[in-house]
Amino acid sequence: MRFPNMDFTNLSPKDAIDQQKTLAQQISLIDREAPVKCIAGIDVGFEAKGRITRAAAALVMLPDLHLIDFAIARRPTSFPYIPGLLSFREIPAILDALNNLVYHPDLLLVDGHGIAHPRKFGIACHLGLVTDITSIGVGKSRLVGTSNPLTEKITCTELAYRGETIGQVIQSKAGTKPLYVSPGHHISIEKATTRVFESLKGYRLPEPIRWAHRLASDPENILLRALAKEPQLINRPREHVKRFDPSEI
DNA sequence: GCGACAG
DNA sequence: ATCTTGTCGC
Repeated sequence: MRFPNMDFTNLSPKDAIDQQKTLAQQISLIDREAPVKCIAGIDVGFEAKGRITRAAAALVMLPDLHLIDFAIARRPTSFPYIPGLLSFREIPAILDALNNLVYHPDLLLVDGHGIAHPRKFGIACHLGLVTDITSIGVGKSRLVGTSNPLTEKITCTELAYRGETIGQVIQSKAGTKPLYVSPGHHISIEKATTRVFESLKGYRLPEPIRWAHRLASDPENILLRALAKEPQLINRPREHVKRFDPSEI
């Protein structure tokens, strides 16, 4: 599948907020019946003092969560970091990365929030809507909402905002900071939490996101080159390894 | 007006 | 997010 190329260079923060308000109405929290086998982890990192945005997509297969495909993409950073407008900064590069994948994911696990957002339209919602792939937001810290403290017995609790439940706060691993799970698109809060729990493998972050995180924050392409040599990985993204050429700007 | 504020 | 070595704790 081919995902659209996007660019928010000339979009003002005000217009970005207007778009979120409009697009948020198209988000569905109804679970899709389609079976989920391939889960893609999505994350973004930065190079050259933030001038270059580097997105990574790592695809794992259930139920073993083994890596089967991956891709990265780099492009000039074209939107500032503004809390609440993260998707406009990271989505363009993410779509490039998704276009470099060999397989089509059934589900997207995004590093960042879904509806646990001021306008219920975090990056997971935006990405899910643009790709029409079921998506879940997995935040490492809180953007909005309140919740009761987690304990040894309580490993999951509601995240509330403006009188409604917008997600769940979960203890993905003992002794670590909790994770904030919220629906992106085509999934309920309950199912989203279940999906995140079944994507864990002993670490704080879900396996798909762990891989994506390592690939996105690997400026020297150490891991990338190592993976390119793995015969188990059918995908050989050699062309994806080439460094971004500044002269192409 | 004063804080809070994903990555 | 990124810049960065050692270091406190399970």
